Order: sequence, then structure tokens, then C-alpha cells
Amino acid sequence: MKQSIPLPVLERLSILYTVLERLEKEGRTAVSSAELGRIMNVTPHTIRKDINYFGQAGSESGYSVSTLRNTLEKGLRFDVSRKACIVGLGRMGLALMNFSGFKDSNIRIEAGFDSNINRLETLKTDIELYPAYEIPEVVKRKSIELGVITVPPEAAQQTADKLIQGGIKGIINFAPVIIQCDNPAIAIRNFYVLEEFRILSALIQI
Amino acid sequence: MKQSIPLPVLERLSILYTVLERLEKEGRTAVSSAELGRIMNVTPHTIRKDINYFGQAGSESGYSVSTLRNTLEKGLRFDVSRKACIVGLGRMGLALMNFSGFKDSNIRIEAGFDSNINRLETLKTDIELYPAYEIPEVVKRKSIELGVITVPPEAAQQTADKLIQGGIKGIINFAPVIIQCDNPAIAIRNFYVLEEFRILSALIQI
DNA sequence: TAGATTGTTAATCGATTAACAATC
DNA sequence: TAGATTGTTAATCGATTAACAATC
Repeated sequence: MKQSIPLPVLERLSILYTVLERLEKEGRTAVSSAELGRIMNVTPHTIRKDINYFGQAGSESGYSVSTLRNTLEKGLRFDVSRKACIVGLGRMGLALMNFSGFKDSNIRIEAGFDSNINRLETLKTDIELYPAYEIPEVVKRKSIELGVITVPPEAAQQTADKLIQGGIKGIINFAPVIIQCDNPAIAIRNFYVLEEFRILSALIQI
Repeated sequence: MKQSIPLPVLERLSILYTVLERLEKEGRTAVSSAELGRIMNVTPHTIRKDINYFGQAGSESGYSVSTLRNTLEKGLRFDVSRKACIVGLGRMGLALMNFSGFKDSNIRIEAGFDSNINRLETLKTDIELYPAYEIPEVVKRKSIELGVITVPPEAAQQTADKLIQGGIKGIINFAPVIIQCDNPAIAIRNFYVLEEFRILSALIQI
């Protein structure tokens, strides 16, 4: 039930979960695969196939919004709270640190790191801040599972190394660098800002 | 040669381009598909197959770094300069507006928009700022092709509508919302911050 | 009941990996 | 030459779409 879920499916299910959260907040109780498909811009087949990775979850009158949300929450373990940290407290790092979407999620930002100690002193935040060299120790001590890399490209690999040293389990990397990591159990997600613009640039030429 | 390139290939080629830029800066002149594969964590076959969407580009002694970079630049039109704008000047919007990676790229941030006029007045930047209701007019007048959405979720769809009204060609959406757009020629890329954490959360449970 | 909808198997489609001839 | 490497076709793998029986 775990790694058996293909990545594209996991990505869609994760978005589906957010959609269901919204529908629930709006007071909707039932929803069909057809409607979910329209909302998510995929075919109803895909919706049903994706959902069925968790076994039967609907009835002949569609899906119950709350039941389905619950099935996904349990199945994908979104009910488990995860500690995260952010390395590199430039504008992007700070933007993520203050991201309001974490509020009613199970992601807890437990620490921020920066190599510039002066910067650490001037920042005002409730989150504990540490110099970058303390990454392995702090990650280990606080059992932080997820790390975000928002440092300049030159520092990205060594930042990853320190996180891994501390026993990090997953990384979101914003630096325009391909992180090398020989431990396949560590999950890495990349977001390359400039690449996104370039991809659009290539896509839009009619 | 255009939409014939599958999206996964385009995404890899775009990263490959960045890798080649770095190699070129480091003074490297030649590189093999095997080495590029190691750097990018893909098989050499994939590297060669991807590159061959542009026809023959290497020789029996590997690829010339500068020639290959040039081939990709021409093929993917990275040599064309694109105007972009950012809607929603919160922390994330400002972080992107000041992103240093645009410096020696062909992406030009030409305008920033926010619905809060007071905020526009307090921001210090060289980039022209406008109230959100002027989006369609400004986008059209300045021929802005790419738009970034960093507004709260409630405002995301209407922001997209205004950008589209102005004739935008591509959108990068950071709001946790699935943008509805019936024009298939408009490319949309999404980055869902919380989703990324959730996907990691699901991936790391051994 | 009739219509709508799911779950699941089969068919299609597409992407990745493998294999290998050609070449310097 | 021998070794290394590409380009390209073929084989495999995986994901999406289609079809349809089962069910309320």
C-alpha cells in the first residue's frame, strides 16, 4: 500500500485531498468521479483508478466527501505530524517559513538555519534559529524529518549533506542544483524556479 | 519540433541546459552521455534519446558542451527574451521578484501587481507596480507573456482570468487552487507548497 | 425500474530502457 | 587498432484511457 503507489498517482491524490478539504469546508457531502475529474482536469477514469489504490471507497451514488478525505488521510498518512526545517533564510526561505498554509496542516516548521550569524540575530520569528553548522546536531536532536533547501547554488550540496548527516528523511530543494544522494530511502523533490519559466517559454511558442 | 517534444523530455532538457551552463562556466569543453547521466541521475540512454529530439548533436567522442548548449538554446527557444509579471506581492511574490537567477537569463520581470494599493506605495523596487485591476490593460500594453500567481487561494482564479484577458501565454501558479482555463494554448505550471510536503510525508514512511 | 455511478479488467498509448551497428 | 561513444531501432515497462458488469 506504500511505495506501491506510483508517483504520478501520489501527486494527484495529494491534490485531490486538498480539493476534498475545500469541498468539505463548503459543506458538500457527496461528489462523483465525474465532478472531481472536471475540477482536477483529468478523466473520471483516472480519479476512480487513483482512489482504488485504497480499495473500495465509493458507492453507486458517488463518494462521500468526508469519508473519502478520511480514507486518503489514513492511506497517505497525512494524519501523522511531521517536523520540518528550512535552511537558507533569504527571501525565499523566509517566505516559506511564514507560509500560512502550514497553519492547519500537520507540517511543523521547527527550525531555521542560516550560515550568516548576523542575519539570525536580526530576524524576528517565533521559530528557533541556528547557524548552519549546527544542522546535523539539531536535526538529530529534534527528530526533524523534512528539510527545505533555499540556499545559494554553491551551498546546496553541502547543505543536503548536513541534513542527511542529521538523519533527514525528505528534502525539498529550491537551489538550481541536482542534489546527489546515494541513499534511495531519502526522498527529494526539486523546484527549479528559472526552469519553470524556461519550460513555459518552450511550451508557449505556437 | 515544438509540441512534438513530450513534457518529461522538455523538463529534463531544461535542467540539462542549466547543467551545461555550469559545465561551460567551469571550463569544460566535452562531456559524455554517461557523465551527464550521472550528474542528472538518469540513464545515459535517456540523455541520448532526449538530445536526439534535435537530431544529431554529438560525435563518437561525446558532446561538445558549448555546441550542445547552443543546440538546446536554439531548439527550445531559450534565446528568446520573455516578459513576465508577478501578481500578489506578499513574501512569496517579492521573493520571486527579487530572485537573482533571472539576472543572466532571458526572463524579464516587467511588472508587479497587488490588490492592496497601500502596499504598492510602501514597496521599494525598480520594477513597475500596478493595482490588480489594471492587469488586463498592462499585460496587453506591455506584451507580457508569462504571469506568476502568488495571491491567496480565493483570488487565484480571478487573477488567472485577468491575466488571460490580457493575453497571457503561460502561468506559474503558486496558489493551492486548480486553475480553470478553457484555452489549451495557455500553458499552466503549478507549484503547490503544502502538497510537496505532503508528498514527501507519504514517500518517507518506510 | 431506469439512470447514474463505481470498481475492475482489458486495450491503448507513451515513455524508458536495452541492444547494437556505425564511427572516430 | 581497440576502446569508447553516439544514434536509432526494438523491447520492456508503466500509466492512462476505454469498456462494461455490478449495484443502488
